[in-house]
Amino acid sequence: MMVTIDTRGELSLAKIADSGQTFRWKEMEDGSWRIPAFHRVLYAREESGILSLSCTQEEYERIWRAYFDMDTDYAKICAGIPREDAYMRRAAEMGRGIRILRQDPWEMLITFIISQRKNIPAIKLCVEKLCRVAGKPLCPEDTESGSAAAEDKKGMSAPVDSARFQEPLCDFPSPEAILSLTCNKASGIPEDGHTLCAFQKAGYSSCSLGYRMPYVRAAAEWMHNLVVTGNAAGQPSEPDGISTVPVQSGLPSGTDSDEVDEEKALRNAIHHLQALPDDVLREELLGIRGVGVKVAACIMLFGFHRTNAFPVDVWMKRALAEHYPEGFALASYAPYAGIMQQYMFVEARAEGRK
DNA sequence: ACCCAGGGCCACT
DNA sequence: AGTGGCCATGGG
Repeated sequence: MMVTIDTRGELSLAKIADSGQTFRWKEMEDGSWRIPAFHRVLYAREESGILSLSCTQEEYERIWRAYFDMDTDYAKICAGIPREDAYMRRAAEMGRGIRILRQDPWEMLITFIISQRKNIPAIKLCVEKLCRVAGKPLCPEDTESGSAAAEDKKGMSAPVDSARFQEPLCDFPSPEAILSLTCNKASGIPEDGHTLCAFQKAGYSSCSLGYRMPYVRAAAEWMHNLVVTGNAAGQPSEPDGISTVPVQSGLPSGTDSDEVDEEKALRNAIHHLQALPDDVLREELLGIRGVGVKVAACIMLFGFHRTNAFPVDVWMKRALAEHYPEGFALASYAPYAGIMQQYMFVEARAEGRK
């Protein structure tokens, strides 16, 4: 099963992977990208403008078409950059092929809480560790992916990543799975060798989350509460009949049907958030402990596809100071400021690497 | 050893 | 409303 799409140069897997919006993509030995998302694994390859995806046409239409944001015309958006803004036009040209993926909002919430004060390799390791400890195995070798998984199993060529990175691929954990996590080190419990926390049982010394551990937990509690009540924490329930899936109990009892119900309830809660206008959604996110202005903007942009959200991190601060010393006219790029931000971010990091 | 990383919280003005 | 110290971990 394979789907091929002519991207006309408007999609670059390598550039997307390097754009700091996704942290779980992995380039395989044969040049394909292993993409875990939405409880499955996709292998994607791109050669001379042709994108090949290891899925059926039906799965492409149902999942990956939206994931890759195929129905947004990036060339048209870039054509709207003011002609006098030479820097942005150049950044957009260099960044041609970058797209804003429509990733799972829940995964973006946790991932960008983790991201604070970490560099990108450290974020990748931390997220992967979290998935390995709390997520369910995804079994990529069972997918119809061809040579990539087979070659990965053999593992004959020199591994670029640590041995941990080669271990079985796992799904991003559910809110309930994260709530059930314990970490001795983050809790200040000394390692006595026999009371092992979830991470130690998996062979890690700690969760690597550091001071972010309570933030991740708070976010999982927030999301779990949203899933159970069908509404955001602290908000009165809506009288106007936004449909919510009733959940019998907040405690996961572990049966398969409960997990299916949880998944449905999570989808429903996320659907509720997706319906909120930008400013309301932003305030909701800012109410979560560990989510500030920048992380909220990342969740908005990468999780909720609010293309006008404009995350400013240390790279962006440098780029803005250097190229827009008189100030950045954010409003003149609406409603695509976030896409411009992505071009600037990639450009700034490329400059910094030299 | 040192500095930095897709920051946020809190106490202080 | 704005500012500075502090937070824990891993990479270069």
